[in-house]
Amino acid sequence: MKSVTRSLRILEAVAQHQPVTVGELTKLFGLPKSTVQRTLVTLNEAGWLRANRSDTTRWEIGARVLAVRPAALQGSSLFAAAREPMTLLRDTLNETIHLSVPDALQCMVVVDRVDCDHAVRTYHAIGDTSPLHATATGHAVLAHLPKSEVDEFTAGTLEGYGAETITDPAELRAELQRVRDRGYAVNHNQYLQGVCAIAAPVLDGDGVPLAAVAVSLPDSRFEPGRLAELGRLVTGTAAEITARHLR
Amino acid sequence: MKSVTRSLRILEAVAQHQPVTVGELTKLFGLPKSTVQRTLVTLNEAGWLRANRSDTTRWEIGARVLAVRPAALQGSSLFAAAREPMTLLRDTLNETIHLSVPDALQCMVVVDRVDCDHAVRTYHAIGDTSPLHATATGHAVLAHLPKSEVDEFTAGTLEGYGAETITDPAELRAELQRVRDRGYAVNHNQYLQGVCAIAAPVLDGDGVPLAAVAVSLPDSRFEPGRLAELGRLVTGTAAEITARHLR
DNA sequence: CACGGCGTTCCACATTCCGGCATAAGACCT
DNA sequence: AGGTCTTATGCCGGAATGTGGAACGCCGTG
Repeated sequence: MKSVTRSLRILEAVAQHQPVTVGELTKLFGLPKSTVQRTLVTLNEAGWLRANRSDTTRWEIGARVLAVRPAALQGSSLFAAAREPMTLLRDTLNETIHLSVPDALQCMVVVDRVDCDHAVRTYHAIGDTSPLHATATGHAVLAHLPKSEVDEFTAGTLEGYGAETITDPAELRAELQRVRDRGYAVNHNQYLQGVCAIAAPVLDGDGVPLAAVAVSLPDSRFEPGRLAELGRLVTGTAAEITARHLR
Repeated sequence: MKSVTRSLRILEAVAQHQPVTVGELTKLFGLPKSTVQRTLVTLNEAGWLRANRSDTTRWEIGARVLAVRPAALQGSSLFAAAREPMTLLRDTLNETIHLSVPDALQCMVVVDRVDCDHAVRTYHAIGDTSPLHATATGHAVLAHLPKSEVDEFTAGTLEGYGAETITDPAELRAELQRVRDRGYAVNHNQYLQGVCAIAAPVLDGDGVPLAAVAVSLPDSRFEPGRLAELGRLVTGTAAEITARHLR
């Protein structure tokens, strides 16, 4: 359904660039003005957009988006299962713990967070997105997907964010094998500089990855000698969430 | 754009009934199975839905909504304009302050909240919805809409939630006139029992209501003698937000 | 005053989506 | 086990639906 897909794309673009005009969106997508215009009007009538008439008509996201809440926020089984183990892990390490889920193989989205109380700490807001190929949570998820889906993913370009980012598909596949072998993924400066993260996947009954838990901390507090210990703890937490989720 | 409108309807239905099956949705909409199925697959590919395979395929809202959510809040100029005046009002009264916007004349949606520090307090999460005809914020908005839109709204049934709910269109119109006269709306047990709220509208340059600010407090702390004072403060806060928003 | 940029509207064409039908796979009762 | 009901998924011809080029009207500018 072409028009539906495009409408949602436009909706997301409005969210990113609001308040935005028709012209800006046509340039962004390279679509005819009339098509974009019609889409905006339709989304507006449906209540998902708001027209903001000051000088020229600018479009903003409507309140409807807030009313449609993902299962993650409504106490879905996964969310509920994760809260306690995450808090426990935070108490053990006093480092920030994140729960992220894959979004249609395009990015990881942070759905929950338990903070540490250090003055210096990493910060990712709930709803923040990050690339699959350059984060620990992304690797944890990719490592447990069937080969065909990983191939499909690596078919696209792997953007680089720094010297450490893995941009070569073959190298990524090798890294994913290491992740499977030791049970957890490690990210050091692949995406955000100065941040280190260790992540393990939460799987459903069939072994399909649903999410990943990660401990993330500033470079300055990361002791390489403790990596195995951290990995064991994170893997244990992920296993506990998986177990609670299945019941 | 029929298919787009329908897709969004289905998306909203999934949000309300998740996790839901294709069959349940076809019954809900009276549409052919194949149509609903195709729509679900498309929304899934776009990342707005997730398939949850346990016994039968059940559908849930996907993580994509989380990525768009922050934009719905922070992006709007209204949000920024409201934060400080709301905090000021909370400091003055030490009661919880809410900012709500109308969603396509169907409900009010809470977009921001500043908490008081009483042990006993009212609680509405960001994203919570409530009926227009049974809340102070709803009345504040309705009172400043053109007569034609109010008529359109009252054409539907006004559901009752308790003895105090106004379910008669004529009575509602009279109440809206009182709201206009004194500048603020009052709600006492019309929707949620034991809760009292006083609200005033935020208008745009043309007098169209964009939102409403409300102070809401438990019955036990509401002193009828202070109503005029509370009303004056809430109205003042709304006026301040309106002024800041216009600049 | 003419011009250019912008948002909005119109309309004929053909692409896209609709929805009936058929198949397949479980689930549940007998 | 066998049979029946419900549910999920795939297919395909026809027609409604969405497409996008072009024209319109509005405003600020040179």
